[in-house]
Amino acid sequence: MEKWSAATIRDFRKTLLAWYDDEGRDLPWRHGRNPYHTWISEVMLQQTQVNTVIPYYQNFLATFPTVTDLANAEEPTLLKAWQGLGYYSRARNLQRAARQLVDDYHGEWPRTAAELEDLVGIGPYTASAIASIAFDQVVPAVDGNAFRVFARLLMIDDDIAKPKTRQLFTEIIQPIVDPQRPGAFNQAIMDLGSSYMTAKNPDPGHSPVKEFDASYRAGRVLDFPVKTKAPRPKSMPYYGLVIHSPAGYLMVQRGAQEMLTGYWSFPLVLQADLHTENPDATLADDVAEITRRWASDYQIPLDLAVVGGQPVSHTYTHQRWHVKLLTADLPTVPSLEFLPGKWVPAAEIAALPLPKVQEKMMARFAKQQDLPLFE
DNA sequence: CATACGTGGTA
DNA sequence: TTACCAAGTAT
Repeated sequence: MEKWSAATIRDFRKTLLAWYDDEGRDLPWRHGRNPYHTWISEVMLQQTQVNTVIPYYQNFLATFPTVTDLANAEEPTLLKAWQGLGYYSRARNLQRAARQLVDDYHGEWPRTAAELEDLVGIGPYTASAIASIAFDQVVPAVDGNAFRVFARLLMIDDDIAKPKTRQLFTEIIQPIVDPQRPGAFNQAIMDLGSSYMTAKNPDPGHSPVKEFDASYRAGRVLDFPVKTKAPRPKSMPYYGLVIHSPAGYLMVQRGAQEMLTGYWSFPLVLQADLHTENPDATLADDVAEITRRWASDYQIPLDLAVVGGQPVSHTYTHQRWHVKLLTADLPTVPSLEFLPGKWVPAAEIAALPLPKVQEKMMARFAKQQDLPLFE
């Protein structure tokens, strides 16, 4: 691993910031220095690419212009504004933190990374990003870009998948951050990481800091950073129930203890929950069991038919869902006294906050039934 | 510390 | 299709 002298550090800052001033990206959240704007952009950018974020950022600020607007927002409005961005707890945590700011901080922003971390949804990276960009605190914002850039520049071979490694990088980068322009320094590293120093197709030979790049000199750019691979997603067979009555389609809201919390979908039944004692159950067995349960648990009689085609598949970071659609068309409207759902006319479904898998189920159902889409 | 948590893009 | 990547955090 490389060590830089004080002179090298000064030289690096100068080279990096000159490039950033000349070639840094003009992004919507880089206009002005509003901590609310920085905060929203940083949370949206967690595990999400810039091009995806831009339209969401514009719409979000138009919908919730201030911390107070966000604190007072209706949850469905909030979830709808976040629909499609993923990692939906970010949206709910954003509102919780907005309420912390209003209630506990009386709208006065904490200005240091250590204090910002007390806000829910703000971890070490986001706290440092806000503190440096909005309040000029001299701290490194250690995200995936910083890991990748400095792992290569200094040939650091610690595994960045290990939580402990963050501390090492923070200590290494801290003395390199430009004390005059910490926010610009951190954003310059991000721009470097998403241009000349990408994970898969880097162009280190044209990087503005190639003279400082030990991995490039060694011809080993792609050996850094070191990162252990994630396990493959677990396969999860589901049944998706498309239940229609004269009042519309039956929709249920995802609960606080499950993923996609607060979003709406057709009722989903995990195949593994049906026959814990019979791993050899057939499709007919599963349909019979679902019918039995809906009659006894919800007092709703179903005459289920199998919807043709391959199961709807949807992959998450840790799960791969395969959803077989079943449908029932009821002649009258059953009471939902025993089931936490609601009947929604086809044309009104799209107004609900919906996860991607629900959009896929609707598209598949419409196609198989030769229906117009749910709009 | 390891795992849960979404979606879209690329090879 | 599979695998992996993209400005991480909470538990």
